[in-house]
Amino acid sequence: MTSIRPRPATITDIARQAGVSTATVSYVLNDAPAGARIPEETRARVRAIADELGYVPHANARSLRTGSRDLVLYVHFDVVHGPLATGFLYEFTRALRDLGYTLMQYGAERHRGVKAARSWAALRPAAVIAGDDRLTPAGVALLLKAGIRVFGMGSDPAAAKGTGLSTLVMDHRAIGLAAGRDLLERGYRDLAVVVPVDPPLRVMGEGRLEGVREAAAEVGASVRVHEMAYSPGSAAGIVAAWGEEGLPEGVFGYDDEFAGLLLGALLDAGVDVPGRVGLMGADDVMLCRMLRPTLSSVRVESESPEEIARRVVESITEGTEVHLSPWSPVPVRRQT
Amino acid sequence: MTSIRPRPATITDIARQAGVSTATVSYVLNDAPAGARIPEETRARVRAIADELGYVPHANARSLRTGSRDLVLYVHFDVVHGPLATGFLYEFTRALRDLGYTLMQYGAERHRGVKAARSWAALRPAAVIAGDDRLTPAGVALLLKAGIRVFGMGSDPAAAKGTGLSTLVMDHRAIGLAAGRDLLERGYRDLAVVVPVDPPLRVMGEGRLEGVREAAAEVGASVRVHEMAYSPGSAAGIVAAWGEEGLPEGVFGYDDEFAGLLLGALLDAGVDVPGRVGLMGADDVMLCRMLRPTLSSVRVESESPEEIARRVVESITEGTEVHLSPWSPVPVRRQT
DNA sequence: AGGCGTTGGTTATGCGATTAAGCTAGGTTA
DNA sequence: TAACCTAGCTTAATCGCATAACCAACGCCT
Repeated sequence: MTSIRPRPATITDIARQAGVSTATVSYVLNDAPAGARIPEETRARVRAIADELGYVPHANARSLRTGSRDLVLYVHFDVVHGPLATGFLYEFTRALRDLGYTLMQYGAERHRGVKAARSWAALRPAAVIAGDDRLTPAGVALLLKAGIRVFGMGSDPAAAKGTGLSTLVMDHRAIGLAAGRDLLERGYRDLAVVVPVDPPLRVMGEGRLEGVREAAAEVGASVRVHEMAYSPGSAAGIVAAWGEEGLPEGVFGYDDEFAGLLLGALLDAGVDVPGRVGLMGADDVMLCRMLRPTLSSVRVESESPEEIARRVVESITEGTEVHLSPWSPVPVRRQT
Repeated sequence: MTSIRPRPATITDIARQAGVSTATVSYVLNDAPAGARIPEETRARVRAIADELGYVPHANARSLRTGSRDLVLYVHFDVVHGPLATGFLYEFTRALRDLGYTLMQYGAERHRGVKAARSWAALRPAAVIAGDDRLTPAGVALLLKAGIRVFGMGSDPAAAKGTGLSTLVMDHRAIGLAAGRDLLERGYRDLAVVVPVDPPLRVMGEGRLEGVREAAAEVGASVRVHEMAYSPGSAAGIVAAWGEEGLPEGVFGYDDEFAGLLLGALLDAGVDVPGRVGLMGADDVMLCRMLRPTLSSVRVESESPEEIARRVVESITEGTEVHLSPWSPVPVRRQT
């Protein structure tokens, strides 16, 4: 238990011990073609020493020398991810890795705009994927100027077109549309939609609302809107309001969790679900299958993460702007 | 829309444009004390050019030169995190940042043991925090040899003591103990405990089971054990088995999600919960408050993330082994 | 004997930054 | 007038690694 802090071994250490130059060590350890002219005997000796010292190449030093960038930075929303997003992220990480890139997640950034952009740019990633709540035009410009591709999650692809900002978004309007149509098919004409108050979620909620409105317009149904916080109390408040103004026939609860809270509040109020009120969530997480009565949902299926990774990498290598929206909504009816 | 891939500006670029040496630029941009001898006029010129070029220092180059390491690597379990873990991670990230460290999350590592350790070590982090399912003694040894502190999540602190491996664990035995005692206080003497089959979860499940057994032994109650997958079908299977062998009085469902699935299956089978069977989860996530009937739970409260960050940093700077178990269980009874 | 090819390496350079140690021109002091 | 400051820089080394270019020694051929 020596108290001297160990320093990682370097090729210089290996070279010294093996009695060769650092160049030779580098050639051997990288199986470099030029190193074909190093006899097996020397190679073995170098490798043995590297092994003994526990040598691991210094990724930063290497990429500084070669100028290569293989880091993709994923900056978390300031919102706790659902299992859907987390699962996608895992597979996406794997897919990127197979293409030679390393995806790192960076959470809870305190800054936004130029300040945040500077802290990301310091890491010299090949690309940054961040929520649009973290991005400002000036921040995006800074990153692009440094040759870093930027993907906005939640940014409007139409608005981004031509600015250099790429997008990787979920089409919330389409989700709302699918949910709305499903409720309308069940015969409901008096709909209610919940929109989260929490800022990062609100934007998505408004997109989903827009989709429901579009569906309702097709058949001339009405849509009420309620703001809701992610808490049982807020759900109870909305149900209480419905007590005053009359219950809606069909409710789209933004996602499964908000819908789940509404379900609890409805049951507490003695409302028959789905007999009196049909309730629909979105994301189709395991949660839906726990609730009794069950919850209908809109499952969001994503294109293969491999395909998305491929297109992101293409954008990096070509330096081009791409707009990806790899999720498509599939209604899952569990209520009759 | 030039198609030339832009390269980030360097201090050399700035120096050239400002007509000074790179040393001067470095002094100016770092407000170095030795740079006190650079007149405001020159400083302003350098800063203006840096700004115009969108200069951002190259973190890797800097840390290569200074030898400093400020990266803390958090390697995800191969399991989707619950909101509890995610929320903790956010605050922990912030706290570490305030202490000058950057926490990066790295997910879906395909390797384990030495192979994984090598890929982490290449990044020259100050510390690695990883699930014990990713760590082997050889891998830990490699990291320690490179001066990288290693924190095992889930590793047994008693076994780790003296090996150099630090631990950051949840005391699952204590959670089981709290759950068991709560159920026993309600008068139940015939208990059932669910253990997840999924390998990373199984270990935690067994720890929780041990705690329940300890509580049961105190009063001479019986404990049945059931393996369960995270699926409605598996839950239904267990409830069906109870149909054969008789219902238990109290059930500890490992966590809220497994307990939620069990609740659904019990209701489907027409079992009165909590009248006939008392059910308890753990983690006290929002889910508990959606379910009807409600679920009792064991909330796991963590010490302030700031305090944990402080102790992790202390371990890094001192090079010492620490054992942290900053979560304590608090039963939350929602069933009567 | 001189030229050539091959083997088995070495030397030198640079990636972007930091930083200790100089160096020069002008002014001040003895 | 020589010695000494001081301001305002610059030079050069270095971190760990990759890689193009070079070179010494040897054997072989002509």
